[in-house]
Amino acid sequence: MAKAPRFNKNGVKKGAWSEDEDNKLRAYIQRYGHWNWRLLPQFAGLSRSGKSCRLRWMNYLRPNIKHGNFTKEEEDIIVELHNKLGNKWSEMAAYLPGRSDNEIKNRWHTHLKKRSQIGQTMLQSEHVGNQKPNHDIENPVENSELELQHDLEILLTESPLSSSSSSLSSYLFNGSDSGATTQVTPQLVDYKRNFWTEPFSWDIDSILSSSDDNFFSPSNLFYPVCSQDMIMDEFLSSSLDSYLEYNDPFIN
DNA sequence: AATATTAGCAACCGCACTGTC
DNA sequence: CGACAGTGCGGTTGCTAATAT
Repeated sequence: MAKAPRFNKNGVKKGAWSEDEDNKLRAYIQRYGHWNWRLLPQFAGLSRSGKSCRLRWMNYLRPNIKHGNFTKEEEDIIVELHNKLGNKWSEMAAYLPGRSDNEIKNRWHTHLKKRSQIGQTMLQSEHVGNQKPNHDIENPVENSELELQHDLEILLTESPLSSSSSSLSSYLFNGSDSGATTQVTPQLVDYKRNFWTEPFSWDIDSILSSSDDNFFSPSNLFYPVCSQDMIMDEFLSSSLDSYLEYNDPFIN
């Protein structure tokens, strides 16, 4: 499916990534982070452009990334978000943890665009049912957030999996599972703004010095709740595995 | 069975934005 | 303030697998 591997005149490899290249990139970033994408390939021992490395990491190798098998809820959210945001794939990705902007974009073009067009046609022939809350007209940005939340809540509540979905909705917007309030909290806003753009690295010093036992809890990074011990285990096993299995990228 | 067409998706490309000097 | 480098985003390409003829 991917493009066939080839080299350009500068000796930079293009096309599909091999397993060995994936391993090198993953091992390097897990050990050192991505401090400079342009220089990273040299240090990681890869004949790739920094851009290509970044794309591969963001779309495929990043921890917690999901592939394929979009759920009905995810597809509904994408359709709803597209109605609100247009082709803002990266913003949409912020609402779907584990999904890359590229994957959402592909899903839209291959599956959901047609479905949405059909839905729009049907909607035009019936009166709008769920009236939106009357938000502050002076604050269009906040209104947009609130309307989006409202639409998602309706959408998720009507879903066959509504119990878990509404929890997700309230979790997204309140940072908790209570679902009692409808206020957009800073967690979501910060999460939306920073999740994909902040450099990822296993900052072991921060993990060790943190007094928060749920260092990667949703209130911090919106990662699944897990303890320091779990993080340490994951870090140590992945680093050790990478080191032993793929060897040191500096040596190779 | 062979060929043509379509669907799905990984990866590339070009542009825009931001920060630094 | 302008030039440059680094990064991110959205559109597009091209390869492969699945399906149709």
